[in-house]
Amino acid sequence: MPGRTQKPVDSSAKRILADFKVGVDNVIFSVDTAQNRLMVLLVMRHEEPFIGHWSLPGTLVRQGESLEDAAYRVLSEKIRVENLYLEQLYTFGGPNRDPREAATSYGTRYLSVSYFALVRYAEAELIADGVTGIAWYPMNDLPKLAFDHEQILEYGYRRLRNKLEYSPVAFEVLPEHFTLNDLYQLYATILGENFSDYSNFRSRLLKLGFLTDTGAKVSRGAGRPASLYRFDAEAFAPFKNKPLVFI
Amino acid sequence: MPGRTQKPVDSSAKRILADFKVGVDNVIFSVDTAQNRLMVLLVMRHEEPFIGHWSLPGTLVRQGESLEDAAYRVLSEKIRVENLYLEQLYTFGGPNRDPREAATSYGTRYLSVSYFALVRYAEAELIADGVTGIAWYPMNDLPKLAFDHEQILEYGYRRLRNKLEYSPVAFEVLPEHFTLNDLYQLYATILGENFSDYSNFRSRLLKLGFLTDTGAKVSRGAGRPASLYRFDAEAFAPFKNKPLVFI
DNA sequence: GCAAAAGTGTTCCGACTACACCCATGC
DNA sequence: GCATGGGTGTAGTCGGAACACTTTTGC
Repeated sequence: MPGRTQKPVDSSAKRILADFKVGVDNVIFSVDTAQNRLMVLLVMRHEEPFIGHWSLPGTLVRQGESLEDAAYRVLSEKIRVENLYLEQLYTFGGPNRDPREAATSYGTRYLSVSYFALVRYAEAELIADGVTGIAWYPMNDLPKLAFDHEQILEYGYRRLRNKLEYSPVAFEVLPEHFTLNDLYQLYATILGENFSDYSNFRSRLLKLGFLTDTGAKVSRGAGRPASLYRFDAEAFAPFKNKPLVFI
Repeated sequence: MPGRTQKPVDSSAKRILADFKVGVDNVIFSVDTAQNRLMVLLVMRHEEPFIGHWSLPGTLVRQGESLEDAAYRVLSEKIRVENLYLEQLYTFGGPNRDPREAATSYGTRYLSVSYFALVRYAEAELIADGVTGIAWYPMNDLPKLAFDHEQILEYGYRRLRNKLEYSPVAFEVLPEHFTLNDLYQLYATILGENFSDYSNFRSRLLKLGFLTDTGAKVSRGAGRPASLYRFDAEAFAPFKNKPLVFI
């Protein structure tokens, strides 16, 4: 989104307002903790345009429905999840981004408001309705997508990484109690292996004081059992809006 | 934009799609360097709804016009500027945010895509068309605004401060050649007086190496003349996407 | 000379890096 | 015991904060 200098304006131009339908497209991320892979939810299109292509799950906004409600509706039609994080991403609205416009030249425009979500992989039960193809794809092995969805996904991925660095989204997606290693793995799979040394990550986070040791331990195979921690939202409050708390 | 848990879905509900008109509202900032004040451009409304109220300059999107084009059009109708920075902010689209909807219940919805701009105050010549009231208001002394424009403005203000910290927007708005004090004042008026010590700000930025001394000096009243610097976009390249370069 | 503004240097201290090392468990 | 993963400690280094100091101008 660079700056640019001003365009001349043709003030005598057509002044007819465009009519819009508004769509909502969701970039839904999840982390497969078993295999340490970042996943994104895709659905197979069964209608024109782009029939047979994978796309981001989306819908058109209905009467009386807010944008955010529409975003939640798409989610709840595709997966059953308890915990999630959702926020608006960006609005793509140039003419001719949707082939349905071309058919009816200067008819209805299709505008897409994209949302970005992060859900718990283990809990996210896909709703297979028998007809719709729907699947988690690992971010490093994606199919071709419909419309401009590759661009939207790229945008969402960037946002995810940023969010992770300076806001506590991770805890929306971790279970209530988690080990510091769980937290570390989550960061590592999203940001890449070499974002930080494990023991430094540990001490930095513990020093901040918004992770409380529950006292409980959990043993995973061999090795010393790990302490289970809990995110303390109140203790985190002073860090809101402070940049780069987590990295 | 916090996370929340899922809503139940009434799948038998009305499935009629909403029809939209799409508006673009601009949050246009500028810095009055003479008085060190952050300014925002407002226009007086001469039509219902909210007649007689100040509002952000906006327009409805026309046929064949992209969102960004519409944003540029609003700008160019209100001010004549050479240099500016523009980027999309957020899309507000709940039902009932515009009183025009209520009149025609379940008729056309009004959705607002907001854009955020930063322009040079000295060069920004307001286009007084004799009818429309249009004025720069200092951010610390604002009138009541129409619609949900206070919310949009607040959002834009937050984005401005963030942008300033990790991207070189400042140089889009400074003249080609500027003193380090000019740069410092710009940061100080937007971020608040106590964001950094002047001499530390100096040495930090100079060490980064993307400000080149042009050799020319400029004298402003008493005191030692200041060197004029130039922003070197190429030398800045490695810092792109690196957070917190400027603070 | 003196005030004012620009520009340089120095000291202190906290934070981050990169490790080495100790601890508790399964087998 | 020993491999495995959890957890603690430390020496070195870098960079920012605070502030003293020098330089160059106008008057």
